[in-house]
Amino acid sequence: MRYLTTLKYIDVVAKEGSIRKAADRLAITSTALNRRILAIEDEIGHPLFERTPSGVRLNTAGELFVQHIRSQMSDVNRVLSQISDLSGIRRGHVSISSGAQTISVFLPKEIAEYRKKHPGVTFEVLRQNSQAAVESLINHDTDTAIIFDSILPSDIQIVATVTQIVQIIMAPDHPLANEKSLRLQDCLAWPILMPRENEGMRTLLNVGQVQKGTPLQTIIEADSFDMMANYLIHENALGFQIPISMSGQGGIYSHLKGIPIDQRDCPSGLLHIAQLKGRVLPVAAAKFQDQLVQRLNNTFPEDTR
Amino acid sequence: MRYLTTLKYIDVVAKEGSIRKAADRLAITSTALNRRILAIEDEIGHPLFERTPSGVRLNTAGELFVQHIRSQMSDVNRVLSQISDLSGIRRGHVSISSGAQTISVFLPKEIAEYRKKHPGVTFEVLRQNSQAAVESLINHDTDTAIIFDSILPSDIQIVATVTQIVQIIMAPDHPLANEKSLRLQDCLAWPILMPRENEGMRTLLNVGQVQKGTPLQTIIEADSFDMMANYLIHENALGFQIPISMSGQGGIYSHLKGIPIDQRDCPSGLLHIAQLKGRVLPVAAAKFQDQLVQRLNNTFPEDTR
DNA sequence: TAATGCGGTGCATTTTTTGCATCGCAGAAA
DNA sequence: TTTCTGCGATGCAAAAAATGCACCGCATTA
Repeated sequence: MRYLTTLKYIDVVAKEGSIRKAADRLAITSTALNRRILAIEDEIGHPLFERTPSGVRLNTAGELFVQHIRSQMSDVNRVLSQISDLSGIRRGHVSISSGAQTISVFLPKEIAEYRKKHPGVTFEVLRQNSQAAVESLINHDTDTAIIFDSILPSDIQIVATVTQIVQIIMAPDHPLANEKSLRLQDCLAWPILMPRENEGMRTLLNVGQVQKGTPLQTIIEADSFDMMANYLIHENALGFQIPISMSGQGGIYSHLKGIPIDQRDCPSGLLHIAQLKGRVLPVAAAKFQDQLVQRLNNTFPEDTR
Repeated sequence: MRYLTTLKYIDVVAKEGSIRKAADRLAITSTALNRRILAIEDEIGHPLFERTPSGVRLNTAGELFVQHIRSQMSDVNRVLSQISDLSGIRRGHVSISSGAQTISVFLPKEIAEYRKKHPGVTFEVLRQNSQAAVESLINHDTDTAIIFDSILPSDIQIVATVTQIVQIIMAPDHPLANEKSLRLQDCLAWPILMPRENEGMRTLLNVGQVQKGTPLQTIIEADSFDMMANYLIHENALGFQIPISMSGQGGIYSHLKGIPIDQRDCPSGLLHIAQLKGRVLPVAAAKFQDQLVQRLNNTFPEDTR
């Protein structure tokens, strides 16, 4: 959209932190860009950028304005996609923030299913921790997010939530593989693969470890659940995963056994579908989010609701 | 804002229903305007207007786009006023839809009080029936609305509600002036001033009249409550009003006596403060709305909450 | 102290927008 | 029926705006 170019330019300058760099990326001269910015600042009657020797930085007014710009641009896209819909073609683009837990098995299946119905829709998937996911939602970089066990700020709207009991995963011939439920102390004798970083599942596990003082023999810490899962084929170790990651057929998890941890040792986590509060999602994104919500609610029905 | 001119133009064309008329109002040639529209239609890849021999009319895509335009423009204004706020001056503009019941006494007092605190804020008050008020909110023509006893569509958000018992008003020397409460049958002997049109208070009164079959002697129907109030000085007739209209000191109502109708004869009505759902109001409008809500809740506290 | 990289500015050039005259078309009026 | 009026669209020249180039002043860095 032509009339949004100046806004787009400002957004890029804000992100680059320098007019010259932004101009470079936008394939125009820094002069032209600089003057556009001066012009709009003049029009607003208030500077948007703070000039530093090494570039520019948004001031408070700029933050407000850029926030507004991003919301406008994503709203334009929504309207345009609605208008395209009128011509009969269902086109669109869906951008998703996802944690490591769901990105590998759950999401591909859902996206494939959605694209069977609407082949014109394209997808973009970002693997992000919860904090980055929240930022992406706020910046309109992503439309919807799947976030595991985090406290979300008030400008994020939780669309759906399901409970996920942490499972201990292992090779199917593992001595523990036939138990119905496991306590942490059962794991003391085995090497442990532990998720990295202090968030999501790791936090849940820490609660158990600290409370019970159970010194697990962690042999590998990794931020890739797939890596850990593949490792379990080669050594009789134990890993952790949540049910949603195990649900798909095919892939590494179908060769592994998952057994829930006793609730006394490790609290269960909450998996959220979330979006930016007050934002109207583009048709495609809204429909896909609906599908996710329905799938979650059907796969993990809750009695306690 | 320069970059919004095209959008503004489209909005005007949509409202005028003709490019030439719109061009006239915008003080440009129809050619220029026409080409701007063709250009943006081309960019969107879909026409926004239907061409008729007598002008142009929005098609479905156009409706979507214009709706988006209006929301964008009001959002820009909000951001700009927020930015002005940063410079220390509290400026802004508040636009209000009000029914006939509250416009005359209640609103002036509230606006005056608000302007004592923020002299930079300007106001615009539209006297509208509930349907027009809802339309104004949806079109972003007004920020907030005071609506009496109407069922509101789901895209309107009710911010506050108070109950208003309809009162019978009369000159202070009227024979009925010392009653604590009146039934409709007490009024049969007196000439009646009846609010016009089928909405708000009139609907409430109709319920009573129809249910009881009480044939009131209506001598004047008017849509101005002030006119009716002033009439009561000259003839010993009876009129109707709700408490909020009587609450101010000074003015015609302080020379009149108001006595509530018995609830068995006439249901009490609901007075709503409402805004467009999901809309973030400009600072000034939001603050003024807050003041209204607080005033209502303090003046008419409800036990049944 | 020289060099580098930043945002800002004067001026010529290019691109875009505007206005004028005019066309074709479809209802309204004669 | 024909004429007339008012509508949106278009070719072309003039006006306005945006751009690119060369260059300035300034602060940080090597």
